[in-house]
Amino acid sequence: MQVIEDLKQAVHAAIEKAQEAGDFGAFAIPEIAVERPKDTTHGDYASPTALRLAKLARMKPRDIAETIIKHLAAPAAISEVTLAGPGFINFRLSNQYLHGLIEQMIGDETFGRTTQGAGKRAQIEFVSANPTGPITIGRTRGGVIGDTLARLMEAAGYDVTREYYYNDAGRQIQMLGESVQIRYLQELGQEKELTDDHYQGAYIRDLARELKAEHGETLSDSPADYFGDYAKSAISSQQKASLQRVGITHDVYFNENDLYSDGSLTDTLETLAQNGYLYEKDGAKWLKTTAFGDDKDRVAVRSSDGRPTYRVPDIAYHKNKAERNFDVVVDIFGPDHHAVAPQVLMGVQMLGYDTAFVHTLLHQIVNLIRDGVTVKMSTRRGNYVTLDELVDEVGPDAVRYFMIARSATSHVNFDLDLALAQSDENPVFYIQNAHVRCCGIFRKWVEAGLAADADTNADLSLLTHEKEIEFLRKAHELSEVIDNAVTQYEPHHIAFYAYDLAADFHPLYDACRVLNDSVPEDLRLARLRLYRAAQHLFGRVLDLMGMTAPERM
RNA sequence: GCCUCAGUAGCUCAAAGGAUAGAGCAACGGACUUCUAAUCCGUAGGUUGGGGGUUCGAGUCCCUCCUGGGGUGCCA
Repeated sequence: MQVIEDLKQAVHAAIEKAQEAGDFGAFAIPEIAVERPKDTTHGDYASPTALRLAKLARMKPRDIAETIIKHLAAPAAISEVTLAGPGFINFRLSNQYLHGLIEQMIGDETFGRTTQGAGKRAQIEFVSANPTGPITIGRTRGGVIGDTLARLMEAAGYDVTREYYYNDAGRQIQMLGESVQIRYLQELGQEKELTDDHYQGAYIRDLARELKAEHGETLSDSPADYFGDYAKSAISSQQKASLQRVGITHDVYFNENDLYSDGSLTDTLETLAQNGYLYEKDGAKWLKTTAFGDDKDRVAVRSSDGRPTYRVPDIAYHKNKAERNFDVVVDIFGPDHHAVAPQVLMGVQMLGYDTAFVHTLLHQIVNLIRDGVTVKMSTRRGNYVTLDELVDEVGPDAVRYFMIARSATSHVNFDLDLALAQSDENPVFYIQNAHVRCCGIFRKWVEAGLAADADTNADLSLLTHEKEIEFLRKAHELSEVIDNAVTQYEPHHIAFYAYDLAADFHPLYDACRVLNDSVPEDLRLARLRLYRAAQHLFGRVLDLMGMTAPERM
């Protein structure tokens, strides 16, 4: 990102100089744009500034560009400045700059890190499943998106808190307890049936069997609460274990019940009332969300049992987030939350807080495809595929990759056959194989009895092959990919980058051999250094995606 | 009805308001006594769902219509 900033300043300065020299008239210089051209033959960077200045300067874009170039003092990293097309100024990175990246990749485990989040604290809330069943693939997607974003934000300098909001009380746990109790009694041969409100999944029966195995028939008179307590703690630890399998962990587990016990909930309701956003109607208390653009007001406290709806603790929770003074809060929700999320933020505004620090990232659903057909799922009937089953079938790396390899706004079609395929169809292997190939070179090198560190002082200026330079260009992009992904809350960019990087690596591997007699010794050592850098870079990028970097396939 | 996401090559998907809309797969044609070919090279494939608008420039922004997913609870 530094190069872009340098270029912006250089162009700005060139325009100022042109104005001083009388080549341009007097006008306020607008913000300078520097971007990556889609077509890399145009260069590493391009500025369309001349096109945008046409009106202000009252000149033809190409003439403007020519004038800017005349006065331009290009940054050190740039070796070539050209005028092209309707008035683009194109820039190319120097080989010397690119060669300098090699030692950075090897020596710096945080290669590609940026500074946009330096000194800032971010909180990301994701997964947040209640302890009533296994982690589903929908939650998994949110989990992977959240964890990957967390890794990217850390790379961008943020101090990140990964947070999980859960609720192990209330009606749902009551139903959970009853479900296990009924299954337990069934195991003992009693005539009991679940109702539609109960949890139907096979895991309920598993828990009942565990209890029977451990306690025999001694629990037959135990209350549903006993079964509920047992089930929620068992399920909760299963959930954590499942998430851990794909590298997802949380720093903070925020229990919704604390909001009840510490008085936050009553405080919240009182403040809402004081501020005039709470009113009674039909025996319930209503939240005046229409004052913030909602199409109807929402119930805050039920008439039936006098208990708050989920909105109130959600609002209290977000007030709590506000009070913890994060610079950025990201909420990652599935599509079922799209209507709820704005209502919660309205509630927080009713309490007098600015909610600009909250970014809601809504992701779309995951469809599982097997044999080319969508697998039908229903959470209610317990007929769904869990994270554990998915990991068992395709492995953690494929789960991570396919969950993050789509923009969050797109549906994911998770193709089980593709994820399992050990062929060129499968991008997971394509990316990891780049790392494997680097490892292979060093393994062979050492096996041949050669010094493992022979590449330490290699003459990197010998790396002038087109493929070598292209790979280094792509390596240089990492920091920009990180910054973009974080700025736009779009972690999928790292997955596409990983693929592109591999797509620049494999041709390099083909064209630029190391352990081949025809390669001169000094070039061999330089390439060895390059592959060492590549190995580090793939390790780094795979880590940013929470994937492993295997040494062998 | 309202809200929301999407619609781009046969398929799965990319694309900071920039240049000739890109990848992969599938199809077709080539390349292995290999630093493991889980790879590489090449060919072909498009009116970015339709129609308007904004501007130097639109897949991208605005309006409108069509199609599909999801949500529309005093469940979370």
